[in-house]
Parts: sequence; structure tokens; C-alpha cells
Amino acid sequence: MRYSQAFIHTLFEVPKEAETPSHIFLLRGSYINPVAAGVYSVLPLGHRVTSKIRAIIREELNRIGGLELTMPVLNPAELWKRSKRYFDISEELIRFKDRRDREFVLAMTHEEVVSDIARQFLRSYRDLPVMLYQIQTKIRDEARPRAGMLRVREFFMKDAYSFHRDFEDLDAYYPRIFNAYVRIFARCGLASVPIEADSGIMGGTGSHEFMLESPHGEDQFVICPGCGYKANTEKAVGLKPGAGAAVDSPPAMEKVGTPGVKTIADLTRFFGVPESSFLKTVACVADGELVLAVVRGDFNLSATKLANHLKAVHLEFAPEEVLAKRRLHAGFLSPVGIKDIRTVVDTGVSESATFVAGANEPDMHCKNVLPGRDFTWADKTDITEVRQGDQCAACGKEKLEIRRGIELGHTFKLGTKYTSSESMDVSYLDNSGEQHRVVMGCYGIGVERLMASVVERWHDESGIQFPISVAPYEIVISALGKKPEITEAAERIYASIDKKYEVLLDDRDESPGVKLKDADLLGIPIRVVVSQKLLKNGEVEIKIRQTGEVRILSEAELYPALDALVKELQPSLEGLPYMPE
RNA sequence: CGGGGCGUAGCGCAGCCUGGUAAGCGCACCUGCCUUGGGAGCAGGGGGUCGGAGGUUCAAAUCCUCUCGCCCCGACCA
Repeated sequence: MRYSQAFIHTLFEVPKEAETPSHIFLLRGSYINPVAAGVYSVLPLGHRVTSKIRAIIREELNRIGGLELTMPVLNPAELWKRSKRYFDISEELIRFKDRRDREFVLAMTHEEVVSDIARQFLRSYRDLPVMLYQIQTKIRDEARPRAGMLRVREFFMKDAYSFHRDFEDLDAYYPRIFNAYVRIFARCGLASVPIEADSGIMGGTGSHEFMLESPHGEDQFVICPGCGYKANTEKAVGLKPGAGAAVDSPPAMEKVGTPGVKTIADLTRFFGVPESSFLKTVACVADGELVLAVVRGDFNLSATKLANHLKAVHLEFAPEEVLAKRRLHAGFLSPVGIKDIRTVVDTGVSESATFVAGANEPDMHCKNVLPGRDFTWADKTDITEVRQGDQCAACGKEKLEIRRGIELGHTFKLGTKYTSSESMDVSYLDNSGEQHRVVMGCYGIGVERLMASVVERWHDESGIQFPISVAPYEIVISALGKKPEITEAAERIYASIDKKYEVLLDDRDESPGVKLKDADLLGIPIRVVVSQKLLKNGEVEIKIRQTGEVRILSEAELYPALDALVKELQPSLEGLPYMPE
């Protein structure tokens, strides 16, 4: 392809809306163009990249027997009402009516449609297992799109769904998907970190997020440098060292006046004891039911863990009106004296220590509160956010580290959430004619996010450094100068490698500086320079974008060198964190 | 949805406080000459309802009101 024909319109200056490297360079390189908040056109150059990513995904999913199909974005609301997601999801799902006043939604994933297909076609154990996938537009009215293509409202997602006769078969199949994911990201030049993920209200039979560690990631995960334990912070558990005032014969509970002292920070100043000596009580409304969550003062409540424990779809902090109705007072909340409200206590709250807790009346706290003696609870479980430096619960040795990352993909054992009779009702007959629920898994990868993630990982101050596997072109020929012999040499080289590789010939009437800067910005992995200076000695130059390595070669040496380089630069599939199959 | 910032040519910006002489600059784009190893030079040129609506005024990019859009932080995130 000739540069002059390639629809490349690089920008010298940084558009002011862009702050993260992938956003800046994808805009400057004319890979993408904004249309609305979180909505982008993928321009020809970007399209070449996403096409390669899609091809890699297809190869790896076909390799494990996946079958590609296409499902519609336009879905009748009826399907989504049947699965209940129509009611469980709020604003993120776009809803509207057609001209005949029928309700529709724009699909944000395709569990409903694919389950409906499964219900109709998968009737026998002989039809299972099967994995169906598509690479299709997803629409999500995100509250806040951000960081260019890292979080958008319309994008291509590879979504795959597998169907199994039972959980054992799903468990047996799961590593194949897991390993395909590891390979897909590796082939795109990314070292993905598979972490244990929150599996939501399903309860955890298994879910992984594949993270790219990155300072611009929106998600956090913990990693144990000792045993290698890795998990989403929404799921991760750390050890909670004993705290509170451990005593053999605890003194009786006692009320203390604490006018205006509401926060844990205020309390530590007032009582002069550490944060861990207090109980923090948080009032939440879980699917309409008021619940008190009690954690130690030095921890934060994890709303996700609490919601999962309660199997609640919607969890929010209790509004003032709800508290007032129960004669509860924000800042002085406490499990003490509460009988008719479900109380969930965190495992960090020791029963052999006393704490300072609220008194459930304004401007009063209780000290010497002994859990079990002075209040009781319905459940005791881990409901706190893990902290940087907490001891790893898996090995008990090292301290957990919190890292930021971009979620590249998610694999999820769904079980029977969508196949149950209350949902999409998908069943089959086994070899004895008995009816069973189909067991399901679902697996997603965001295509444009993957492109942006590659740029987050592979760039320097001059621009992108695409891995050759996903680069828009493998080789750029920069012809510096307009002298006929330069043009002839460049054209000759172009003609001899254009059939074999994806080559961009910079045929523009531009100064050397412009051509070299653009080649760097665009991130083409191999640059071949043809110039007067080199040509005098019958030479050309190769420069490798990622390493900066430069080689001066004769034109005859160029061709075998390119053959070797193109192979050499392919991302390695060695030493990946495979799951045993 | 809360907090903050910004809307003037494709991109980056000045002008606004103090209304008129304020439609400007750099890059990009077009024409010609010249130049060719890191965003050259000279000359000429095209392009803007100053986000939108209403108001104040003899007069509004500039002052007032409303509104729309975009970005960042947070909440949220099947």
C-alpha cells in the first residue's frame, strides 16, 4: 500500500481530550475518530489492527472447536424479560419501542439470544458439549466512558458461550477456553495475568479475569509475591490480625457521650485508641431489605462481597429516610440492641476482644462492647475490602500487593443461571431419557479495548510500537529524497516484498523528518530506509521499532534479513500461564 | 448521578476581565519555487452561524439567563 493512498492523516498536536497514551497515539495516528462520548469510528488503519485481532481470536477459538455465528443487536424486550435482566439492569441497557409500539433493547451481551437458540436446537446429550461464539457489536450506555477506547459505549466483543450436560463437563472444558485466552493475548503481544474474579451472585464455581497490568487500568487486583495467588480486589481475602482490646474478663459495656463524634477518624482522636478498636456499622438496603454490616474500624466494607453473600442483585447504602424510620442515626449506628434487622459481621471482628461501637442514639457510643455478649448476628463472613500489605490468606507468608490493570477478557462458569426454568429454560434428554438442565459458560473479549491495551503496553514518547502480529503494516519503506535513483530503489524494493508482506511505501513528497516521525508514531514494526547517503554504497537500512536496533545492509542482504526478522518478531507462546487440561 | 474543567477553522491556542478598531496566531490543507537523515524555507491561497437559544445594548466571541456537547475525579459497571 502506498502511503499516499492509505487514508493516513496523522496529527502533530495532541487533541486535548486525550490523556492516556493509547488515546493520544490512536488519535494522532488516525487509527480512530471520536463520534460521541464513548463512541468511535475505527478508521482504515485501526480497522487493519482490529481485523488482525479478530483473526487471532477466530483462529484460537476455532482451534478448540468453537463455531462462529452472528446474533442480532436488536433484541425483543421479551427475551430480556424472560431472563429477568430487563429488570435487574438499570440505565445501562438501552430500551426503545419500534414503530408498532413493540419494546426492544439493544443487546449488551447475548446470553438471552444464544440460550434461546440452545433451547430450540440442543435437545439431546448427543448435541453437547458445544461452543458458539461471535464477534459482534455490543451497546452499553455506560455512565462514564473513559480513556479513549478503554471504556466505550459501543464496541465489538468476542462473546463465546459453551453448553454442557453437567458441571463436570463444564469444569473439564473450562481450561481449554482459559488456555485459548492466554494464547490470544500472548499472540497480541500482551502478558495477561489471569486472576480469580468475583463471580457475582452466582456463587463461585469459577471465573477469571485476564488483566494487563497498567497504570491506566481501572480495575485493581491483588497479587501475592510469595505463592502467586492473584485475585480481583472484589474477591481477594487477606488475613486479619487480631485487634481490639483482648481481655480475660471483659468489663461490662458502658455508654459514653460522644457529641458530634461520627467518623472513625474522629473516634480515634476522641478515645485515643487505634482504628482497629472500633466497630464500623454500615446500613445497606439489599433488594429492599435493611441490613447492618459490621466491620472493624481499620477495614472498609466491600459492597460486592456483602451483596454476593446476601445474594442480592441491588445493594445500596441506606438512605436517611430508611434510617429515620427505624430510629437509627448515621454516625452512631451499632449492632448493639438490634433485634429485628439482619446483621452480617465480618470475620475480622474478634469475639475475644472488646470494641467501641455506636449506641444507636445520637451523640452516644458504647465502650467495652464484646461481640457475642453485647450483640449477636445472623452471619459472620468476610465482607471487607482487601488492603495493600495484608497478609496473604493463601500462603500466610507474604504481604499482598495491589496492582492496577485493564480487564482484557473474562471467563465465567455461568452454570444454570440462564438455562433454568425461571430463565431461558434450556434442557436436554440424557441417554436414559431423563431431562436435565444444560450447564453454561460464557467468555468475553473486547476487541477495541484489546487494541488500546496493546498500545498502552507498547509505546514510547514518539508513538506506538506495535507487535508485528497486530500491526497495521509489517514493514514501512521510507524513501528519503526525491532523486530518481531513490524513488527507483524504493519502488524496486516495494515491488519485491509487497506480495509477501504487508508493506507501506512512504511515497509522499515530504521531508525526511516528517516521514521518520510518522513511521515512529504509527508504530510499524520494521522500517526500511532508502536514502541518497545509503544508496551511494548500495546499502539500505533496517530499523526495528520496538528495540531501536539498526542494521545497514546491501539490497541483496535485505530480503533474507526481512524474512528472518518477520519470523523473529512474532510474539512467543513459550512459558504461558496455562491451566492444566 | 455528585464535584471540577473546557467549547473561537481539521488540530492546538490567543482574544473575553475592561462590549465598538476583534475574526487572529501556529500546525495541517491547496498552488508555485526551493529543499531532502528526524515534524525545513520563501511567496500566494481556501476554510470559522466564535457550541446553541433567548436577553441586555445604538453595538455582543466579549455582559446576563437557559440549554447542549466534550474531558477529568468520584459513584455506578450485565
